[in-house]
Amino acid sequence: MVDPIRLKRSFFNQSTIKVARDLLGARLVKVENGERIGGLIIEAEAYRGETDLGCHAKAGITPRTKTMYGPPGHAYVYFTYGMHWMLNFVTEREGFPAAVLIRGFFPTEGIQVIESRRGKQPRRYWTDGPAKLCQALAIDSAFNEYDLCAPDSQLYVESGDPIPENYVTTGPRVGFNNVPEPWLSIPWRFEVVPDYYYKDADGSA
DNA sequence: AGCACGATTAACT
DNA sequence: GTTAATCGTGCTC
Repeated sequence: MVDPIRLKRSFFNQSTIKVARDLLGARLVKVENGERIGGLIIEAEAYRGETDLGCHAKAGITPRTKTMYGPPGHAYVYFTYGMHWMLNFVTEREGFPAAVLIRGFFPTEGIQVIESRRGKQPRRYWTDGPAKLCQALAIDSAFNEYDLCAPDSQLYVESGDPIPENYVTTGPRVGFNNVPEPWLSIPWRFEVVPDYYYKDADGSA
């Protein structure tokens, strides 16, 4: 276990697919009033370019998508289904729209805060979805375009123990309704096997 | 100005 | 397995 290092902009300025894969096992941290809240990333998806018809950037630059065209290492936060926020990290060079959707993490810090926001559900289900983890971390539009790599950033990612290849599953991105092939099935979803961190069915360990 | 739909979730049958 | 909740976004008229 090496000492954690905050991921730099150069990490996010790589192939979106590689960033999504390598974010598994990394530590997502939000600081609230000096307290660290977060955990280890267990699921992520890559969205890459205007040609990716599953990516919002298929519409080109719009008020919503302009964040993805900005520099890497910033948050892209958007609202959907009339009630849910989604957290993404902008990747690749400025001018090229791409991002990684964070779909789940295993809580390790700020458990009491997370429980106060997600405690109606069993622990196993506190942060196992993209909208759930935004609830747990109280992330909303205020964090759109937020710089994860600024020296004083209160939302960032730290390096973690890498996940061995045999504990990672890949597959199609989820939640699409009207997305054509090959984008519907392209395996740009990465997930750590369910029992890698969670030891009990209810997530208590 | 109006419309269809969504990178989801929780509560039902 | 099915469905309501709930509103910003992007597209069409």
